[in-house]
Amino acid sequence: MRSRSTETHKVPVKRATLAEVAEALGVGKPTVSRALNNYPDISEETKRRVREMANKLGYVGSSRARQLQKGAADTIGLLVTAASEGLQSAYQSEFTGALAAALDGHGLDLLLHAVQDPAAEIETYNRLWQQGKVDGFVLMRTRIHDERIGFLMERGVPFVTQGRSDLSAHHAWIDIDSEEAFAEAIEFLAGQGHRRIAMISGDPDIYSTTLREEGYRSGLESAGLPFDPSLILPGDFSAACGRLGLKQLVDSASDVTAIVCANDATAMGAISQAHELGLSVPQQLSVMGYDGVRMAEMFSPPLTTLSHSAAESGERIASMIVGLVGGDAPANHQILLPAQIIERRSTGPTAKE
Amino acid sequence: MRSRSTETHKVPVKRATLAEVAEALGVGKPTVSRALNNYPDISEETKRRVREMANKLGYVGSSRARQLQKGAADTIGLLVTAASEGLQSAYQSEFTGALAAALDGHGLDLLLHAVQDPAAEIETYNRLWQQGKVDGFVLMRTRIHDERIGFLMERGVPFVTQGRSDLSAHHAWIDIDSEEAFAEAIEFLAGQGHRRIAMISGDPDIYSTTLREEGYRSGLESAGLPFDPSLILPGDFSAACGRLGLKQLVDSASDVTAIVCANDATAMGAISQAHELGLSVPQQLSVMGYDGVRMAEMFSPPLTTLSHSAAESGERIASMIVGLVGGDAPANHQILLPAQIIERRSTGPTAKE
DNA sequence: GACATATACGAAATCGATTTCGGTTGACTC
DNA sequence: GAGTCAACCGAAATCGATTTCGTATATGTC
Repeated sequence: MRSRSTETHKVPVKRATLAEVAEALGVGKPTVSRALNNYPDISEETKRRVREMANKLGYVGSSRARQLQKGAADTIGLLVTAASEGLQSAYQSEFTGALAAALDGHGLDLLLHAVQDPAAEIETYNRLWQQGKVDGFVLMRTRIHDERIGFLMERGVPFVTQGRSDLSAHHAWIDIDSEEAFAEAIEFLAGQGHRRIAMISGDPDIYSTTLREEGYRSGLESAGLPFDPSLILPGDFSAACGRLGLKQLVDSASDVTAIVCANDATAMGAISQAHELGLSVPQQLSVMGYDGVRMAEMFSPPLTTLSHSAAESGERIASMIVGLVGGDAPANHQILLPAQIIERRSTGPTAKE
Repeated sequence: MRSRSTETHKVPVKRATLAEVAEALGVGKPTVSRALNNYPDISEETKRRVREMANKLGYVGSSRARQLQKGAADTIGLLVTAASEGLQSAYQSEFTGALAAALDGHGLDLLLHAVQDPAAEIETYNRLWQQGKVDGFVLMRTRIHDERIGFLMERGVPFVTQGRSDLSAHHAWIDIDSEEAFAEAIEFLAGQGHRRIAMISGDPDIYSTTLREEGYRSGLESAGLPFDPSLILPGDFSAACGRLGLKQLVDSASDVTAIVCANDATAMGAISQAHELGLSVPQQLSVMGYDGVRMAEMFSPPLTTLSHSAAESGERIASMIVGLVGGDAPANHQILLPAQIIERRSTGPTAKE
């Protein structure tokens, strides 16, 4: 039981309603509504008066009522899985912030939902949609076979994915050309004289992971270097797997002089482990990341990475989702963005021992 | 005019309505509504039938209609300023994720809004509230004189701040006892033999910054060390200011052997700079952070920091906001949580040169 | 001056769930 | 057998904005 506190903390500031504005002006509700929405069949003079009064009364239409009538929520949903990193990941959170900002530009809000139980994920998408709390979704970390995609497509729910999938021909997506990026990374390292280049990969379920490995392979080829499957270590985009991967590489006494990592977090983990093992970066080992998160620049050594702009992805996705909600065909909204090498100090020619 | 694409991408999956469930069952709408909401004046048998049919029809009530009638949005707003870090900050994003997860546990959703123009911040709070899109707010990064607080208090809007303010006696807040934490940090460092300990502080507008400096000072006192104002360098919670601060410290040829930073990002920046200047951490310089973000563990060297749980803060805030929306007095919801030292490898006894 | 045509606005219906206020039905009492 | 009291359920009002449909003045036409 909570005790009514002595202080009056709940001032009943009733929000002004459209009906009140109408009455104050002596006109009908439809007039106010149409005036505020700038309909052509309302005289300029009336519009002016309505706007004035609305302003004076501090009227801000109830989005609840509007949504009910119009059938739109002006909100986009974004689900993060609490378990697997979620907003823990630097890139994911940079992207989320950028997305929220971009959506704002289109008058949309972002509904962020953290799903605890992975099993309830689909259920949550369904609920949010059925309830009408969102007009569409943005999906992060697309998996190769992503049940979310099929589910949403079946129901005709607007959505755009960050990353492709096996169904990407039929839905809207934005993606970074990570295949090309990794190929370039390898060529870059090869150009610095590295002959044995390992890769600490990402979560194998994620579509992009296969692309990155593909890029690694074709980069090796262009550089005329042999492909050694044992040099691709499994990972999951975490810093922890970076540490582990590096340990394995060292333990196996391989002659690797450079490592490309599936993302910046993994690269940081690898470098951290390298330092602990007494390896200096980049003198004895070059390490490269992917994503270009802010923190990469502040790492020690500052991380060479394949950078792409979270802000741009956010902007693009915002425009896309607006189009989709408006009825556009998903297939018309597919964008592949490039990543570029930002050379900092975690890579360099190997100083032969 | 957009052209109707050839493929039918928009299956008109109409969401089932309460009226449909009622009709399918041959009962009235109120019966369905009350059955689903488990009112006592509906027979068990009827409830069962209703639930069954609702399930069969895949009925999920429209939250729009429900909200309009009940006057609640079941949503909490969180605004981040795109300009000043926002979700860029590791701690902020960890906290945001935790908050979203915790709110979910209470059946609430999180509306994330990125405000671009700081001048429009208050306006956004107002709009979100007036529109009825949210039932309350969570404020991050509380400033000493925070106009948001006054604004929301005046209107009786439920909110809880993460961090205290000059009005914190009258609103709900949760905070980390950073004063105590910094005092302990100093004593910890002093215990390792450090005599000259600097601090790279945070944004001076933030309330917590003054507390941290206060703690630094009192820690010095307990350790019997003199307080030298020139050893407190200004900052803004960024890694960049960590770099800058360290540079200044070195340039001024001070005999500082340890530095406490306002947060982990600043500490990482400082260490990164130290490395560049050829200073080894912790052999020549000990650096300590604050917040205990995940990445701190993966930094090189792994960061000694004052850790507190974003998850716990999130949980607590979620409970608080639920209480407030339910009508609790804000003054009954004020919690101070402790931080604890996590000793890793960025600190240690100085190796005298 | 009668008739068509805009122009500007309003009454009432609508969105979908909840609430209010009764109305049935059946059991139970005396 | 009339009266009382629960237990259950439904018609209609409600939340606040938008839309539909129509009407009342101007304006223009011949």
